[in-house]
Amino acid sequence: MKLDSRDKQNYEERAKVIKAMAHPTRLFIVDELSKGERCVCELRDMIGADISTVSKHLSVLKQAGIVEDDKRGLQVWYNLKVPCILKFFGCVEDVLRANVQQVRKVVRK
Amino acid sequence: MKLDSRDKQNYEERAKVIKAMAHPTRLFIVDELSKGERCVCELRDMIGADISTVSKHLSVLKQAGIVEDDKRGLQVWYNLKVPCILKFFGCVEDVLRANVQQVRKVVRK
DNA sequence: AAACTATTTGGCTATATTGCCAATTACATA
DNA sequence: TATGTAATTGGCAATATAGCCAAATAGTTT
Repeated sequence: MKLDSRDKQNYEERAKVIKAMAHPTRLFIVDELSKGERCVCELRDMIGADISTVSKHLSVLKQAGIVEDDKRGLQVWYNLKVPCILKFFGCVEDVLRANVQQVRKVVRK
Repeated sequence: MKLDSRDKQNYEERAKVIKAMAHPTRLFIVDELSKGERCVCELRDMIGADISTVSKHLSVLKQAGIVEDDKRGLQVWYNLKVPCILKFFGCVEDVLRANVQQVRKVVRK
């Protein structure tokens, strides 16, 4: 089956969502938000990067539709909008475990 | 909870796996391999890119531990090593559907 | 209104990714 | 051995991403 331009567009949309998850800091943010609402300054303290950096990561996740924000007073609170994204982690762990096994096998040879 | 260097390393490893999925062509490849083994030339015909480009995408997926290869004669056959990766798609579709709803809501305002 | 705080945005540099072409490698067959 | 085919690798230019600083924005408090 050949990849036509409609399929291509669909894969591009999906890739955009996955790309938003493809960064260690953003994975941490998603993990942290799974425990509950967090404001930008809380996340900045945990991550230890410039607040502008954290804000931009949050903006990437928001653009992708993974988180949503809620401004209350001076602070902006972020929430996980699509908790199913957490299922990623389970499979990613499986992949990593399989990789470790693979390395062991190669070393034994 | 502060992000220490051990956590950081863990998130980096996970991000590497997700990053390997974060490209439209590689998503297509994973989708296609979920139906069964494919050789590089088959994928090249479907994708319509230079074979070196396809080969490099496959190498990214292989490095991440998502696919495995099997050389038989002149051809190299690729297989999906971790089928759970397909679960990504369901959630990604959910995100995309939610995004469409969101756009409708905003337009209505 | 002035000063302060939380966050976002713009701009910049450094680094990573992509995709093509050309060259190389590996295997098959005449 | 010479020729051909499938795939990988190296190299390059174009583009995208990341993270910091500085500046702008939005809301709060004095």
